Amino acid sequence: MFMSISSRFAVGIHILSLIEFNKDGVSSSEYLAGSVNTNPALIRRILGMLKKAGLIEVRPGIAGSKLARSLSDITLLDVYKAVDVVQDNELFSVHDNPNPKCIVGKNIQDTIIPILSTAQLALEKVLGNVTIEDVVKDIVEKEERHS
Amino acid sequence: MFMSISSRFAVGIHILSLIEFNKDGVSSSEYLAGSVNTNPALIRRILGMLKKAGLIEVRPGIAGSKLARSLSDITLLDVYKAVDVVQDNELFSVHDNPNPKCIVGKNIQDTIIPILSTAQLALEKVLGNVTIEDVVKDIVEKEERHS
DNA sequence: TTACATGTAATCAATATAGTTACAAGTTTG
DNA sequence: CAAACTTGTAACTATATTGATTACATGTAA
Repeated sequence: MFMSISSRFAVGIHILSLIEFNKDGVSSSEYLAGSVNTNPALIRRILGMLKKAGLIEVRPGIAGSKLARSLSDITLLDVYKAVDVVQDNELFSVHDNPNPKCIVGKNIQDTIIPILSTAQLALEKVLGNVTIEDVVKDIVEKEERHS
Repeated sequence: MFMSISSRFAVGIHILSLIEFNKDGVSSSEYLAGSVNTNPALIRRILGMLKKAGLIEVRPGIAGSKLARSLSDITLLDVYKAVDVVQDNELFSVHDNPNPKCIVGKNIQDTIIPILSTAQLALEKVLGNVTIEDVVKDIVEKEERHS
């Protein structure tokens, strides 16, 4: 019915959390793919994005990824920006070329773009207030509750 | 680079504002399309959604649409929901079938879905606080400033 | 040098968007 | 009534993104 924000974001969170849980082991792309349940190449693409954003350390030929920052210093907003799911100020698309001869057509973009931007920023602010540490702690809690 | 929220939303806002500005005239789909700068059939599809949501009144065969509520009683959230750009709780997609044998795979969905939902609701709250009346007033202001 | 891992390009099926054509059904007017 | 016009929709197209997958070059280590 509509196209939502790419699951690369959710997968990115999954990957970072799992690297933490497996910090004493080797988190190869194949290992991570096994938990996410997808293809190692897809995982490597996302790892590349996380690396480029400075969230993890990976090196060609060397198996495994490590977090490049402390858990509490990686927010979901960092991940969201890293995996390129949404561009700044472009979550909403606005029709272009409205008729400039019409008062509405002439002004609609300038009127709604700041509003849509505010909405997007509100969303991003929520993501900025949650860290991977919070996610990891919640997973631990849920796991304890189920056992 | 990525797929953003459909411009149906922006077009819906445009349409409702224009119906207001043209309240003494006849806002046919052709007239509205001229301002949005697109096809009348596309406009009629969106008008159908706005009608179904109770935001406007249109009748087969009779030219023109009218607002079904007062300006200050139509929020951008109403429009956003009317034109079906995003489903409840599904702005973000989450990968399915993560591996249940892994502590992260087993719990990741339950952990992040509420967070993503909170972010989506924060966005929607902003939209709920802006009415078509605000948009219309802002257009009038901008127009006066430019003349 | 063999085995294995990462990095990345290329391809594919499925699906959403925006635009468009076409036409049935309803309404008004001449 | 008939002509002209409008809405309501279905169907189709081109374009673009997603997620998955294959393939392979490059890098590392036993």
